[in-house]
Formats: sequence, structure tokens, C-alpha cells
Amino acid sequence: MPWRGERDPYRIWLSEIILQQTRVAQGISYYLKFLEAYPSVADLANAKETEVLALWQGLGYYSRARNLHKAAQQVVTLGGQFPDNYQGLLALAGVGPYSAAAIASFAYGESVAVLDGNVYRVLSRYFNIDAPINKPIGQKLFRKLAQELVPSGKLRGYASAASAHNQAIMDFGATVCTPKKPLCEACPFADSCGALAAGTVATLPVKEGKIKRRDRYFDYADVRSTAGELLLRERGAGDIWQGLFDFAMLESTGRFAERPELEMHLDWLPLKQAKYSGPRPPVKHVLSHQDLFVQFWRYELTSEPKVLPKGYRWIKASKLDQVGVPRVIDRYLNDSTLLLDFDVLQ
DNA sequence: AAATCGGGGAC
DNA sequence: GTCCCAGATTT
Repeated sequence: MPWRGERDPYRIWLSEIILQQTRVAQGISYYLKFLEAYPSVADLANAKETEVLALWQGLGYYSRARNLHKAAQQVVTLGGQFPDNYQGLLALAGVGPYSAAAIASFAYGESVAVLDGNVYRVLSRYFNIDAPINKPIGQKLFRKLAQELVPSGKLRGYASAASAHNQAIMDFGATVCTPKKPLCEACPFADSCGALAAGTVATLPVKEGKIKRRDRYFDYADVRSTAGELLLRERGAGDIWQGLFDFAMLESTGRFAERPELEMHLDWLPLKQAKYSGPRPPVKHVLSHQDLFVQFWRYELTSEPKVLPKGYRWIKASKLDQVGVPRVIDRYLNDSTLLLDFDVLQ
């Protein structure tokens, strides 16, 4: 991991935000990309939010990117230096208890416990605790326990003993005390593990309740101008993908739309005179709380509207990398390119 | 206290 | 299909 042993708070912060609810393997390339684009926190603060979201494209939980940008500007306001303690770090946008503890211990050696999915798992098993880790009651219990275990004092080669401890317990959870098939035979704590003795390893940690999901149906219009530009719309607050760009669309309940419905909904576009194809075979796109059923229609205009509604803009295909688009849109665009190439070859 | 916010990998 | 990931924020 490129951030291993890192002491620069900017780099630690960047890695921790990227790694929230994200596997290390998925985050590494983004970390390197961001570091190259924004070598310092000031560089990040001076960027446009749209540009930051474009770089974040594909990583999900896009509020992290918006808060990353916002926090960078907070730091610049503070004089360009990161807060040097847990409480100060907690005031930065997108920095919660976990990230503040990670930065405070790794960069400054503060004796504060990190509490992430790994730590919940290790502690719940070692101490055989079945309190729910996704409820305030359980989280309070584990926070107290985790903090009691953090050492104070120095340790050669680390920011502090606490820093090494935090790093170690997360590494242990990621490599030995894993969610499925933990390596109990090779575990150095097998002799004193409460869950192993009680036979409850496989049931811990306990998570209560299940998330509610809902189905949504999107009919997207891939509209091209006579010059071959794409019509994109910036997504606003109050829904998924805030700050990213997708196409003009119609959402329907329980089913896809028919072509007349879509064209009536987009009556500010001269779709009747356009060269039309579609719909493409629908795709299912799964989010944490929603199953999206998405269908694409393509229109090549023969004339463009004089003005576009708020949020809409024309974008050249060559400049698509300057805005962030949802994965499902990105996949469609890549597939379209392949299909176009195929048509050309025939 | 509960709901929401992405996308991918392992099983 | 299910679960989980170096969680945070809003309601």
C-alpha cells in the first residue's frame, strides 16, 4: 500500500477518505491519481468540484469527493495546515470518528482508537460480544472497549505506540480475523479468543436489521447534436449521484416508459425530426439502497434547441473526461463506442 | 435512532 | 443471490 508508514497528514487524510467503505485494492489507483493531480492540499482546494468528481468517477459514495474538496478549502482557510488533533480533524467535512482517529494517530501519534469494520470484527470475536455493531448501543460499547485497548507512549519507527496498535489491529482483521473463513488455526490469539472458545466465531460480529431497497426505472435519452456533441445534465441534490452528469431522462414507476411518453416528457427537444434508435436492451444497476433498471434511447438531432433547461449542457465526446458520470452511463458510452466501431468494420 | 449514499469482490 | 468493505451525514 502506497500510504504505508506515511506521516504526511494530507496523504493520510486522502487515503482514509478514499478507503471509507472501499477495499484497498479498489482505492489504490484513485489515491495515486489524486496525488498526481493534487500534490498538495492547496492544489485540491483550488480545483473545481466538477473536476474532483470526474477524478472520483467510478469509486462511489460521491459525497466523499464533494466533502474532500470542501475539507481541502477548510484546511487552506486554517492556514494550509491540517488540524493536529482528533477534535480538530473531526471538524473537517467528511472526516468522522474513524478518519479523525486514523489521521490523528498515524500523523501525530495521538492515542485515540480507530473503529472500523475490522476493529468491530476483531473485538467482537476476541471478547465474544454480541452487541450489534450497527446500532448506537453496540457502537458505544465497542468505542469504549477499543479506546481502553489503545496504548499510550512512544514506539520506535512509528508515530507512537497507538499508531502501531491501530495499524496492527486493522491489518489483523484484514488478514487473519477475516469475515469468512478466519484463520483461527494460525491465530496467535487462539488461546485467549472468547468466540473461538464459545464456538461463536462465525456468528460475530452481529449486525441487526436489513436495509430497505427499492426498484427504479430510468429511460435515458442519449441525444447527439448535429455536431456530434452529447447532451448531459448535472444531477442535483436530494437524489443519487449529486454533482455527476447523466442524460436527459424519464423515470417511471414499476415499468419502463414507452417511446411516446419519453418524447412527450422531453418535448423541449426536437426529437420528432431526429434520427432515432432504441431502446437498447435494459440493464440492471445495483446501488446500496436501490435497484436501477435502465434503458437507453438514442437520438441524432437535425436541429438543436436555442436554449437548454437549467443544468443541461452540450459536451464533446473528447471532453467527457472533464465531468463525472455514473458507472451505468460510462458503461453505456463505452459499449456504444464498441458498437460504433463494429458498425464501421462491417 | 434510522435512513441514505456506490460500486465491486468474494463466496 | 448474500455479505462486506480503513464510514459519514442527514433526517
